Formats: sequence, C-alpha cells, structure tokens
Amino acid sequence: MFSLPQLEAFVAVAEELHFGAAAVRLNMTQPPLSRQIQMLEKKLGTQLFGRTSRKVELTAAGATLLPRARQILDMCIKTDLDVRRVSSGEAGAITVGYTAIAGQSALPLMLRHAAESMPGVSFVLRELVSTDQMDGLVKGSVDIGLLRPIVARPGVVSRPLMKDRLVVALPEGSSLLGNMAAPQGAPLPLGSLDRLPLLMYSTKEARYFHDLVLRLFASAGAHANITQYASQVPALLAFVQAGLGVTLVPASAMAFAPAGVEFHEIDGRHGIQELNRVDLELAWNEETANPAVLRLLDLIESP
Amino acid sequence: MFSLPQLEAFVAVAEELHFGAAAVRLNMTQPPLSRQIQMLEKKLGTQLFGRTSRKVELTAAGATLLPRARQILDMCIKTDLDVRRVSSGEAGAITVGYTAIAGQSALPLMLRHAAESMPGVSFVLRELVSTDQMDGLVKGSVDIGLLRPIVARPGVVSRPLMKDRLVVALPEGSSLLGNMAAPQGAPLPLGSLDRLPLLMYSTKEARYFHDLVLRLFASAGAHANITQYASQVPALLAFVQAGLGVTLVPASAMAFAPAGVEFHEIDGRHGIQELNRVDLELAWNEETANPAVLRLLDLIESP
DNA sequence: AAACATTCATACCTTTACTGGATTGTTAAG
DNA sequence: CTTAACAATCCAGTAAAGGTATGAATGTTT
Repeated sequence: MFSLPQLEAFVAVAEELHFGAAAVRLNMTQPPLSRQIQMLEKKLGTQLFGRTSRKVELTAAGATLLPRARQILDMCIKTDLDVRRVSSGEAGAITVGYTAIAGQSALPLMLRHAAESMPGVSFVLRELVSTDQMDGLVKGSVDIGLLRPIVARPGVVSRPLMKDRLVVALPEGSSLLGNMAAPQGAPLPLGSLDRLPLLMYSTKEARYFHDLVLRLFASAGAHANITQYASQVPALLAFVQAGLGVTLVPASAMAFAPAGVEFHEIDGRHGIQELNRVDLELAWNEETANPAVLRLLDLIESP
Repeated sequence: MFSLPQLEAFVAVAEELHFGAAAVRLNMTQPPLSRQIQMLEKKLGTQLFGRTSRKVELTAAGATLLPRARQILDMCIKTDLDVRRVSSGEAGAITVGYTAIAGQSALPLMLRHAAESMPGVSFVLRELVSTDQMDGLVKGSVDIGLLRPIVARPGVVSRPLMKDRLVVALPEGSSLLGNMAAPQGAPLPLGSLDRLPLLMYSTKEARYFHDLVLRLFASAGAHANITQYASQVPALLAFVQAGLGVTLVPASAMAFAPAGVEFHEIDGRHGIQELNRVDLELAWNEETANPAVLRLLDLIESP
C-alpha cells in the first residue's frame, strides 16, 4: 500500500506540474521527491505522470488518483483534529443515567447548563433506576449518574447534587382527612395520614423511597395502610388524582402534577425534619478517562 | 501526521483488544506493535487505549479514532483499486469528438458497441467540427475523434471508419427537374441538377462537403447555382422540404430525413463513382496514455 | 501462600528506507 | 552548437521499523 507522504508528494507534483517547485513546497529536495513518485507509481503499478525533461502532465490514472488522494489527506487531517478535540474534552459524548424523577428536575437543569458551556459534546440519555446506574458506572456504560444515595460500588464516587424533601399529595377537596383538613399548602403532621389508604413506592424499583416513607411513618407513629404499589411518581399522582388515596412525593415533582391534586408540606416537628431528606446525587467512575466527563465535573464543581 | 501502518495497527488492536493477538494478525511480533501504538498516541497527543497488563480498552479518543481509521484505510484500498482499474482500461473516461453527421450514424453505433464491451468506462461527448477535433486531439482535450479526412496534425493518426456517398435530396414530387424526373430511388445523373437552385454547405464549418460537392458538379460539367448556405445536414434538408432547392447529403442522413424529401443515388458513370466518397475517420493521438482509449482502439480493430 | 501464566513495556541490535548533495542525461531554446 | 532547464541516478549518512530477549505487573492455580 502507498504511504501518506507519497500521496502528499503526488498532490504537490500534480498541482505544480513541476518536480522542483513541488519539492520546494514540500520542504525537500527534488531527487527524493522523484523517487517517492516512482515508488508510488511502482506500488500502483502504473504511470501517474507523463513526464519529459520539459513538461509534466497527469495520466488518466493520475487524474483518477488526484481527487481521491486529496480526500484521503483531508480526512486524515480532520481525523487528527477530531481525536485531539475529543481528548481535550472539547468534543465527545457523555452517557448520562438518571432516575425518572431526576429526568424531570435535575437532568434538564444540568443539560441546559452543560450544553451552553460545552458545545460539541453530545449527551446520550438513559433513564435507569439507581442500582442499574451504579452497575453502568462500574462497567463504563454510564459516564454520569443522577441517582439516589444508595451503596456505592468500588470505584464509583458521588457528591450531593440536589436536596429535596417529600411532601404529601392528596386528592383536591378530599374528605379523606375528615375534620383534620388543612388549607392548601399548610403543613400537615404525618399523624393525620394514619391508616389512610396509602399509595406506595414499589419495594424493588424504588426501594429508596419505599424505605424512606416507612421510616417517616414509623417516626410519626402512624400506621401505613398500603393499598397500591407503583414505581413511578406520575403513576402515583394519577392514583391520587383519581381519589384512591394519599402518597408522598418529592417536592420537585409538584411542578408536573396533574390538576386535582393538592400538596402539603410535612409538619417538621418531633425530628421528622431530619429524616425527611430526599437527596439526589451525582455519581461517576473515579477512573473515567473520558475528557468530556472530566470537564463536566469541573464545570459542576466551580460555579 | 500519523502513518497508515499505524492506523492499521491501531484498528487491529482495537478489534482484538489484545496486543499479542493483534500482532499475529499483522504478521509481526508484539513489541514493535506496542511501539507503533505508542508512536501513534504521541503524535495524536493522547492515550488511545487504557491498558494494564491484564486488559486493553479503548478510551474516548480511541473510540473516536476507530471508525475514522477504518474509513481512511477503506478509502485507501478503494483508491488503489480504482487507480489500477483506470490504468488497465477497465474503468475510466473517454472524450469523443464527433461531427454533427457522425453523431447520427457512426457515434451511436460505436457507443452501443463500446458500452457493451467496456462497462465502467464513461464517455464524454463533444460535438465539434473536424478541425476543432483535430486541435483537441493534439492538446489532449479529445481522446477519440470521429471526423472527416482532413489534413492530420503531427502525432494524430486515423483510420477509415465508415465509407459513405452523397445522394441527391429533392422536394418530393417536385417539378424542379422538369421532364427529367426519375422515380423515387432511381439513380440520377448530376447533370440533371445543372443550374437548379442548390442548397450548399458553408465554406467554413463544412468545407469538406463544400469542396466535395463542387468537385462532383465540376466533374459532371454541371453548373452549381448556389442559392443558400447552411452547415448542418438537417438544416439543408429542411430547406429541401420547403421546396427551396436541391442538395447532396450523405446517404446515412437519409435515415433521419423529414417527410416530403425524396432521395436519389447519383449516377456513377463518367468517373463520378470514384469522386463520390464521403469518408468518416476515427482519429486519435498516437501517444495517448489513456488505457481506456487503447482498449477501445483494440476493440474497434479486432472484431 | 507461593509458584506459574499471561500480557504489555523496555532494551538492544539488525535491517531497511528515506534524505540530501553531487552528478548525469536529455530536451528545448538561443 | 552551446546553454539552460529539469528529471533521473548514484552515493553516503541518518532515521525508522522490525526482531529477540527480558522485565514488570497482575491474575490464576496448586
């Protein structure tokens, strides 16, 4: 196979149609240039130039080679630049894993922020529950995770990204609370949910929320009367909207609640305040070599 | 800039993810392969593989390089093949110059013949008068000429391609000939055209025909009463159709004559037969380096 | 736990290939 | 016939590539 310097030499000669001039352009002397062309011709098995001592002209084969040689050289230069850009983090791709809820709050914020500061970097989005994100971070199939503070696997590090809290979601104007009804938005002690039909996070896909709700109920001395399981916040809210019961959702989920649902802060007394923390973390593999990821992490740290 | 062997080495390692196996595939030993990759990384200024003594994996930069490297190598192989094909005459382009009349007779014949036997070769068609074709053949802007036997320029050789003769074209059922009228297709002595309005080839663009017609008239002792000049056969036939006069056209032009025109062979007695020869020649530059042209010439010689 | 196997990196040597300078050969112009 | 121009050839000197032997790191097996 021919070599890239041979193609460069060929293009120079084809453009100058003069070995001496082409040699100057290539910062070399004429004899080795002649030899390079001869080598190229030998490798291709054909004359590329018709040349006498007075003039040089392209043959049909040479005319065929010229545009292709230019194209190959251009592609090499472009490839060189692309690889450098990716290695500097200027371009590249970041695979972001995120939970369903983060997809509605932290993810858009982060993407808006990142897309502005890192044009050229594309994001691959994968909605995954926290444990699957953790697996992905270990395997390298996920670069950045937006997940709940679950047990980290070795090599994966994280930092808090958003602090959130659970709020109570009730059917609007419901009589479930009886005479304990509170005006929209007023704090509600968890005790008032005692034995009410509770729409619960599934044990498996949303264990973090499941456990947290149970802890909160226990701490308030209330009985959790679970009547329905679901793993996604929108599903739970739809049940609430239908009047099937009450549930607890992250405050950030209020923004996309359907009509017919009212929210109340949880009364923070008796130590509930400390328990009622829904954290979202940003996690990544400590040993990630993806420069775009490193840049993104810097970006999130600094401002 | 990186080199093609380096790209080949990179692709092999990226596909095998194992230096030893990649080295086998490249028919070399492992240490120089490692060095080639190191060189490539140095030239690109970045790591392409994350490697320990136990495993090899692509970095983001490496993943970016892989498809581009494959593309460059593929293009090199394809270019090599294309150049060889052109140099063997298997593919390529032939610029054919042809006169207006040849464009209606010899050219389609030749193209049909050639297109069958030389798939992959494309033809660039240029309608040119014979002298311009001759210039083009010298300059190299025309590969093959279909032209009248005019004086050849140095380096241009030719061979007869088609023998033709002139025939008389008359307005159908015309009274121009008076009582000398002949049945359709019957030979007509040129003397019967004496002093009739003659539609003539222009001196400049169709000198060959112009001179030939004059010679024929002179030889028959007839007077050429020129009433109109035109350079293209169809234009002359249109005049004949309109009843403006008579003219002489190549027999091959009868095929595309308009209705309302009748043709007669020229009576060949008194030496007219020898004069009435309209030859079409195939001409090319003796030193043409275009392999497709050489193949075409062979093709025309042999069958 | 220690010996072993695997695998990539390094050191050193040999061969190959490329470069630059001087020279030659050929062709067109004065 | 001489000269100028230009590509090809010859001849070292040097840079690059490949091979063998060896080392270092990390799992794996006994």
